[in-house]
Amino acid sequence: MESTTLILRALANEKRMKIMNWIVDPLAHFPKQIDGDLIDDGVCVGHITDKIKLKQPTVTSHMKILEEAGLVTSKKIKNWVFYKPDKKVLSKFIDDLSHLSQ
Amino acid sequence: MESTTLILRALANEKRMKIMNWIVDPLAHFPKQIDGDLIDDGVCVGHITDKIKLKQPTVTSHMKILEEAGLVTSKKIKNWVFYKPDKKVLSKFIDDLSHLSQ
DNA sequence: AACCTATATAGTAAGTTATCTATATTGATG
DNA sequence: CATCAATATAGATAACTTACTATATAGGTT
Repeated sequence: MESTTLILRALANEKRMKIMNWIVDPLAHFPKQIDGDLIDDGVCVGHITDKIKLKQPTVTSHMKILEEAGLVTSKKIKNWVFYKPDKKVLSKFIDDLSHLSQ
Repeated sequence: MESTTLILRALANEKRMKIMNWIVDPLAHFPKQIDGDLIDDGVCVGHITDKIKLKQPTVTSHMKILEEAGLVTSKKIKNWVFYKPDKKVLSKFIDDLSHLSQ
């Protein structure tokens, strides 16, 4: 599938969009973490699960969809997995879309 | 549903994205029409159907999804229906998205 | 009025998505 | 090494999406 379409499908879900909005500004939306820096490493699945009020496997599945679209990257530290946005992918995506309005 | 999500869902389909890309630059993608100006009135369902190679009811359904998302407006002339993009909605949408990459 | 043409609607089948529960895995720690 | 905590995987199900065919409707045109 085309990369823009993959991203659009990933974002075309209110729960995933919420998560993206949260993790692009993690300091504003999540508590400080003991392991894993909110900015440098990202936000752990547990915190996202608490905030979005879905079950953990459901969140894991949403995060995989965001990751497969390239919107986030993940890093494992101990037994946490931290997700953070890939701003480069995001800005290219928005750039690609913008021809529609010109 | 939130308006951004409605738009994302409408665009998260390769066929509809193709159609949008075509109708934002109709002169480049469609033949001149006898009734209905490509720019002022939009592109008729028949021309889109020919180009996308889907059946007419399928195209009508895709166009309704784009219209319900606010991405296009429609105008009936005789027994044609012409669709053209709503550039204002498109640019607001892109604007709303862009905070993700900042 | 009958007919033709463009689009709309109805109904359906196949595929995909979103969510859950139950369980497995992985890695740290007492 | 047994246990606990965090995440992953499997499997089920309900809802939604995409496409089709068949048919209806609406408006010109002969």
